[in-house]
This record gives sequence, C-alpha cells and structure tokens, in this order.
Amino acid sequence: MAATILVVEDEPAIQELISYSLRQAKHTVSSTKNAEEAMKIINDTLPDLVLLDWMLPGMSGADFARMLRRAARTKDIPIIMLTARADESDKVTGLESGADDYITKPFSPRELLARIKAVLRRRAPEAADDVVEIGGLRLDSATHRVTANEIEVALGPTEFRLLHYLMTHSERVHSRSQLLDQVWGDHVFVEDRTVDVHIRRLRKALENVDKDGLVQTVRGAGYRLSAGQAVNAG
Amino acid sequence: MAATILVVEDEPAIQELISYSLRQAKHTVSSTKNAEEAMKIINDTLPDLVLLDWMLPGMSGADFARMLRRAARTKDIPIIMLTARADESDKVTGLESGADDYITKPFSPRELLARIKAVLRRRAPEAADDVVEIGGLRLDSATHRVTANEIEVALGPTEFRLLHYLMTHSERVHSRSQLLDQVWGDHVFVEDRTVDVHIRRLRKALENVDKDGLVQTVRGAGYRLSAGQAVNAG
DNA sequence: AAACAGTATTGCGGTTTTGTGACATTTGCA
DNA sequence: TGCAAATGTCACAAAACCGCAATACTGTTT
Repeated sequence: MAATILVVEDEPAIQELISYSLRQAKHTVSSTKNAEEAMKIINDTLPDLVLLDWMLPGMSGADFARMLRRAARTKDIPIIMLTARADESDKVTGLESGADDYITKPFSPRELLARIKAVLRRRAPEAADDVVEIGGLRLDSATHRVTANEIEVALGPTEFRLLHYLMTHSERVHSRSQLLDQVWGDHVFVEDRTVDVHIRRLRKALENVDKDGLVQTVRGAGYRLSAGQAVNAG
Repeated sequence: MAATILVVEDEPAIQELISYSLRQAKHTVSSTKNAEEAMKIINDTLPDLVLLDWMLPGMSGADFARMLRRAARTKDIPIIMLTARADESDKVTGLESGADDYITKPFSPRELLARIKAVLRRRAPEAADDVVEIGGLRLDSATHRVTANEIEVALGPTEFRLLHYLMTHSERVHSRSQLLDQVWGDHVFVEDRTVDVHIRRLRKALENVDKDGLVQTVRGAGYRLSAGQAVNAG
C-alpha cells in the first residue's frame, strides 16, 4: 500500500503509536505537533493522506482542515480526523470542516489502518494495495513485483512507479506534465522530456517479456498504457 | 502555455528579473508596484495568473489576495505568493488567504516557471472525458481514440482535433475560417485551403472503416459532419 | 460548350515531436 | 571511502506532421 502519510498530533505517546503502526504497514511517515509546521511540510511535498488531531495547540485541527480544503494545491488531500471525544457535535464539525473520515480515540492500530486503506482506495486507486493485471502483465504492489508469464521484470523505482500509475489508470492518455505530477510529485522540478527517458527504460525492461507494446505513444498528447494493440487501420 | 500574468512586486530588481524570465517563457506580462494599481489593471483585463508579493506598500499581498477571492469576477484567478521570509506563520497566512501556491525568495526563474506551469495546469480542468458517437463513429477524448466497430482509426493531432470539433458540432456547416478559428486557434496564420488538406487526410483515415461519408462538403459554404446521407435531390 | 469558381489530390520542404544512447551527478550501501 | 544503481539532461537521429502550392476535378453559369 505504501503511502506517504503526514501525522499531526501533539500527544507524544499517541504520535509514537501511530507512527509505529503506519511504518509497520510500510507507509512513509512524517509527523509534527502543530498545524503551522504541518503546513511547512506540505508546502514542500504533498502527502497522500493527512492524519489530523482534532485538538491541537495553536490552530485547531478543524481550522487546519478547512485551510487545506481552501487552497487549490491541497484541497484534494484525504484527511482523517482523530478525536478524543465521541461527541456527536464534534463529529459534525469535523466532517463539516472537510475531513474524509473520522476516528475516535482510543482506537486500535488495526482500525486505523483499515480506515486509511479505505480512504486511500476511494481517493487514489494506485495507492491501494492491489494486484493489477493488464494485457498479460501483472504488477503486485504488495510484493513490489512485475511479472509476465511467471517471468519477473526488473524495474528501477521510478519505472515501477510509472508503470504502476499507468496500470492503475490505463487506457487513458496522460501528458508528460500529468505524469510528472502524479509519478514524480507536484513540487519536483524536472524537465518534461525526462518522462520520455523513463518511458524508454520501462519499455526496454518490458521488451524482455514481450510486453513493450503495452506502452503506447500518443503523438501530441502523451502516453497511454493499453491492452488493446494499436491497430493501424491503414 | 503562453499565459497573461500580472506581477505585483515593489522591488524593482526582482520585478525586472521576474518579468524578464516570464517574457522569455513567452508569457505576456503586466506589472505594478502595489495592490491599488493592480486592481485597476485587473478591472481592465483579467490575467490568467497573478504573482503577488507578500510585502507590499499599502494594502498587503495577503489582503489583496483575499479581496480577489471575494469578488466573483476574480475569485478563480490563480495566485502565487512571493515572500522573502521563510517564516511558517507567513506561509500559513499566505495559503489561508487563498493563494494557490507559495514561493520563497530567493528562487530561481526555473522554479518560478515550474510552479506557474503547475498552477496553470491544475486550474485548467483536463479536457472532460467526453465520448462522442455519431453514425457509428466513436471518439473518446480521454483515451484519445477514434473507433468504428472496434477498429481503431489512426489520426494525427490536427485531424483528431478537427474530427473532435466536427463531432461535437455536427449537423452544422462550418466555413473554413470558422474551422481555422476553432480547431487551429484564434489568430493563426494559415491558408484557408489548408483545411481542405486536413479534411482530405481525415476522410482518407476514415475510409479504412468506411466512415468517410460522414464528412460532407457543402459547396460554397464549408464542411459538415452528419450521420444522415448526403442526399442527391435529383 | 466554354469560362468560371469552388473543391480534391498529391508531392515536397521544413518543422516539431519522439526515440535513444551517452554522460555527469547523486544516492545508498558495502 | 569506493562502488554500483538510479536519475535527470543533453545532443543527435528518426519519425510524424504541417502547410503550401501546383495540378486535376466538378458542378454552375452564361
């Protein structure tokens, strides 16, 4: 599943527990105690999900959530609120402020992970822990393996992410910029043409199992991964 | 990418640098030193994006941003804040005031351009996934594919755009100049006759799936895409 | 039927977009 | 510290695409 998760929680014990659980589940975790610092982190790189304590020193969790929802860049980040109170009115305010889900302390790591998975699945198909199979090519994000006819394909990290994204969003054309946003991250400054090079590396790796035809170029538009062979009526 | 960008920055040196970089990148730049004047310019013509210094004489950048967000006419203009301080509290206020992104001085022209690009891209809703189908011909803009009876038709970028336009405005005659405006772009210096050539290429590609009859010539008027037969009243 | 005006076709030079291999750095790790 | 894998850029080659103009058609008008 491997997502990047930002935890904003001021109680050290809970912070610790959460971070540990998340890391166990192979997530990448960054954490802070307050909204201000969280903003700084987010400004640098966008996480896949934010775990947000309801009660925070300084700016409250609800306000922070609202703020994230307001800014264009952050408005689509999934947010899960953590709260100590099982008070109904909090729940309402929490969801109203734009949270995707809500979890009441005390909670089990198991429950937390389940909710995270659910939210991620809803928001970003490629972050969920799945096995994708298209055109005889199989990618298992849990074991981090790509195979075709039982033969394993060796891929570098970037090529893996690229293929993963393409497979979870197949049949659709993605421009180079879109791929950069989605695969590299939105605040990474890399040339558009770099995508070409990685597409090339990906294709080269797929040649070994005769699946390089899946990655198609759409001139003037970008790239597409498709099981349907590019039929040239002509 | 060529966008119209308004730069609001009071330091002449930085102003200069920014304007130069933006012009290099083919953007149209207008600039002022303060919010009041910026407002005047915006009243006149709406820019595609505003680069806004955080510290301004008179009305502050944050206040100006909030103001832009409040007015209906300007509330969707993307805003990127410029700030000298890497102070988190600024960051918070900056984003809270509704900026789309945030960049800290000193920054490289390269980074600035990248962020502008990212913001503009985020704003422009990627061409909606529309699927048009007429007379057995199917065009899917998300996958960038044209098919008839499951057979794919290979088209170049221009032919694709041309067909897309005709399909989304079918049963209507379009003069060559209209097509040039709509498909090629507003003021592109291209001969009317060139349309003929692309119509020809389009028809040729459609011949392979026996759909070339859809593209009809209306003598003295232009072209039309229609599912109905070209009737010979005789 | 001849002159005309509008349209179809085609070949071609020049551009733009992609593909590819090489190279310099960076990163992680032994 | 030194090595190997991974990455981003570049420069050049290859391919696809564009627009134009010259030429061949077609239907209209006189």
